[in-house]
Amino acid sequence: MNCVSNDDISVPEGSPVSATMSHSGSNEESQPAALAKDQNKLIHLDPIPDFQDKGEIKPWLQKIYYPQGIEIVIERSDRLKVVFKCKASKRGKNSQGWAATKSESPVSLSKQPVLEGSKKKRSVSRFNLCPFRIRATYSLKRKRWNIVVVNNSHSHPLKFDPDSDDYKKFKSKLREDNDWEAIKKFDELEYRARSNLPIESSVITCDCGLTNEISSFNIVLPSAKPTMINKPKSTSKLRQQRKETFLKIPQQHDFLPNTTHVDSPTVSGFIDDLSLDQPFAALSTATDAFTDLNEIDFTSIFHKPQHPHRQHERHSITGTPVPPNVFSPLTNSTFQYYSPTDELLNSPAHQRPPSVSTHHSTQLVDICEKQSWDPHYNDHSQDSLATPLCEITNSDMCRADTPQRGIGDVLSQELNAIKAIDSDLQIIDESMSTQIFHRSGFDSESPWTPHDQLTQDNDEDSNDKSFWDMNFARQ
Amino acid sequence: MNCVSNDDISVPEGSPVSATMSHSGSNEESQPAALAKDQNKLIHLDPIPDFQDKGEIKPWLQKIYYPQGIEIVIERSDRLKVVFKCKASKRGKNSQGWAATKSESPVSLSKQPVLEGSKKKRSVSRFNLCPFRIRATYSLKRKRWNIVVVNNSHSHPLKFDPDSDDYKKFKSKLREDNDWEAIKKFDELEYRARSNLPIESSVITCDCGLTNEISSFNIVLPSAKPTMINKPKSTSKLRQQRKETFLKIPQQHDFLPNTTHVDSPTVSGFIDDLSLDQPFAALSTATDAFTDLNEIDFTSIFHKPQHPHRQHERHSITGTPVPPNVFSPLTNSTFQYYSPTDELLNSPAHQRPPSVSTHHSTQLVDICEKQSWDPHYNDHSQDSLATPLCEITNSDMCRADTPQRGIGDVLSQELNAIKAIDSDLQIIDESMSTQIFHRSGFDSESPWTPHDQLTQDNDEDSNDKSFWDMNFARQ
DNA sequence: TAATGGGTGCACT
DNA sequence: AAGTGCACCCATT
Ligand SMILES: [Zn+2]
Ligand SMILES: [Zn+2]
Repeated sequence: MNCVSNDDISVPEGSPVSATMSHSGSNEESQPAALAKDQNKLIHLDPIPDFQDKGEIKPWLQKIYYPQGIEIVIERSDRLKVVFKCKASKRGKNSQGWAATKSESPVSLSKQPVLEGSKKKRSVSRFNLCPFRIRATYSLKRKRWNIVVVNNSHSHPLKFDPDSDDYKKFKSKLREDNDWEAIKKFDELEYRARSNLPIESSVITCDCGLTNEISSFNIVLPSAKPTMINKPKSTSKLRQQRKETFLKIPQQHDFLPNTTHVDSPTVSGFIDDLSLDQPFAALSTATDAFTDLNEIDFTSIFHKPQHPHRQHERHSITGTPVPPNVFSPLTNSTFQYYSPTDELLNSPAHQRPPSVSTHHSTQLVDICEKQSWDPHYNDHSQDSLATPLCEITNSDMCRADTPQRGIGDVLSQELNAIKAIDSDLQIIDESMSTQIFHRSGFDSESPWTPHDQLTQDNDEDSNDKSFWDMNFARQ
Repeated sequence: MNCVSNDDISVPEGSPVSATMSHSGSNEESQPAALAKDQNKLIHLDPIPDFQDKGEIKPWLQKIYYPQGIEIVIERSDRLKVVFKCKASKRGKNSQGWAATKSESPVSLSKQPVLEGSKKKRSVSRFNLCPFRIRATYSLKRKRWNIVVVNNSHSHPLKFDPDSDDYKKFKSKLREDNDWEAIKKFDELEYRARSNLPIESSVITCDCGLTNEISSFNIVLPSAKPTMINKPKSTSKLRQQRKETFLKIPQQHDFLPNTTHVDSPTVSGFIDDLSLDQPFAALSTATDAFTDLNEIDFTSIFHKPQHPHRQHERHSITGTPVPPNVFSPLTNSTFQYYSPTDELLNSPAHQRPPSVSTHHSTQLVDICEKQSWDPHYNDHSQDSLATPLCEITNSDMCRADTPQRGIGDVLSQELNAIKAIDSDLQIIDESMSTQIFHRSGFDSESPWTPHDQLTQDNDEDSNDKSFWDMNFARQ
């Protein structure tokens, strides 16, 4: 199936993937193969600017991930790739999150008592164990940077900390770059965070034109959890919901994380550090409980698509430009597909109006916010089990319990079919990877900044039609 | 006892340290406390130049350690400290040592099979597990850099690789600095290495004036191994031997490592990474056997002391200036003492002629060379068990078997007595640390470079006699 | 404070 | 693809 051209992509049902899912939720870490199915989720993908320099990538990602409460750092880089991960939390005592964060290592290293004096050479705090990765790779062929979210799950609560040093640097860079649009957005975000206003999910548009195809995939790849599995079964149904929510979203906020809880259900996969087995296993119980409730029904995940347009800003429905963003993962599948770039833009999918997603389930939203998005979280309860972040499980983190792998193989089979249809769609066998699409041939800067410089208005003022505009912008 | 003023320091015998040693060699990793005793050794200490810049330290240490077959890298540094360790061997496939080295990780990670998919975030190759550390710390009070060898043992064979990139950089820097003396020495070393000539230990003098005191300590702190324990019991006896060997040393070679095998006997201590327990345990048997035979009788370790003098070059007894160097560790004790700087120089010890050390035991030397110093090692057998480096154990490495700690406490008690006598002598409770002495108040460059500048000819055409010319030029 | 220990961001290899 | 050299940090005493 061609993910770009087919709206009602039915890849999932009856596919090997489905079979895989059937027993994915049952065992914890005992069944590597079984759990592997639960590891991945899909995330929304963004059109990737044609970065002219490696250094442009991080700021672009930061614009996307800061609002999600994720502070990224570079794990490794070279001329051909940059791997990002969550910043290891090691808050200074002066930061407001100090009391909460400093309890991390002791909490996370529950196994330490078992092995006295155990020390790993690197990566000690549990924050550092987070499997979440974003991989940017430069294609010499395409002469473009491509970005893939390798594992869209987290072993820790997500929070936006407007006081973090890195964020301050990021913010000051925005000023340097005169990226007023982004500055406004983040000012708003900061305000909300500092005011303890819940950072509700809002529409974060994407002009990649592939949003609904991706959501189709989500449907196809249900999570192991019953809650996840039930809801979205048909693409069309999903799309319906999206549209419903779509209309109201803009009214809510201009600037918000697309997804409150990026974590996936049973998730975990990808933590391949042996030494972590024990700690994770120890926490699996609480986590599982948490995960179940924390599952975001993916029918509500993809909210607000817009017409994709080639080079620039997505505009929120409310008339305010919406920053591009990555959506949260929905299923535990492992796969990656690759943006066909220009060819893709011409696919039928682009003609159809994209569905919009937002949190339509208030219940789920609440949980999510409590979990990782409620700004209050930053102030008091973070990382404190006494003041449970998650009221349901009393767990302070949404962690991946069992490191597992293997679903990639299953998915790759499924996806190979797709590949056959659209040669530009590349499936990466690598386990648990999802991808942010990019479109090639455009020299747009960061998606947040329209390539013709933005004024500082939030409304639509992009001059040429971008992919997103053409396909999804409703107006 | 004052280590500086007393030649025949008798600190050791009958001390808690001795008691400690009694059972140190018995258990492997099961008894942390017991094994702790075997962990450390002493090393010879050098006068430390008054580094004006942090960056001067590494080259200085490289001059000392390259000849010992140790390639150091910075593990961590900041304005107040620099921690060096052995470079993790990850030979490029193009380097001659490739075939041998690439087997490292599999060999070392014997536990991996146990835990499938286990990966540590950092430090994977066994080379990276080496406990050897050199710590340079800047004292704000003294306004000087002090250098301490924290654990003078290695988990791998030592070899000098004249083809390593780092060495080449080091060498080119010597040229930049017009450090002809050092260049000559290293040219000689390279020649020997490439010619597969054994790099025999030669006299590397030290003008710190504390050399014999240190050797006294060695005597005092026998290793857990019987071979170690028996030999050196009295300082005077040791000194005798040193003098004997001293006279012949110069004749042997021009440029050589003071000690062929820096490894210590039962050694190990200091590897505090839990995940390493298994692999090490697995290898402990072979290692122990090896260690026993590989023990260098410390009566032969400290060969060639000299009269300590304040500012400059140490001159070998033969009349040639000898570069300062670090001697190999002898016992498994953990302690550190601190250079009293100027005060120390005035201690009685400085009046006595230092003893000279060299390998007087050919048997031991042979083993050592086979183990870590024979240049042939570089060419074929390195890291290959098939061509055992150590003919005795067929082990390719002298590794620390069991990570342990605790001896420091015992030793500190012992050393506190010393401290009481000489307030400048600082004992560090930290386990397994030895120290390189420094003298304060002098702006000497690297010890290898005579303070009056050398010219650049390798043969003797330097205007002023260089160390090398005076001592080793054969013609 | 000075000293000392360690985590980890990130690019080089 | 990842190990790891190195330095900018932070923590503790
Ligand atoms: Zn994370
Ligand atoms: Zn070493």
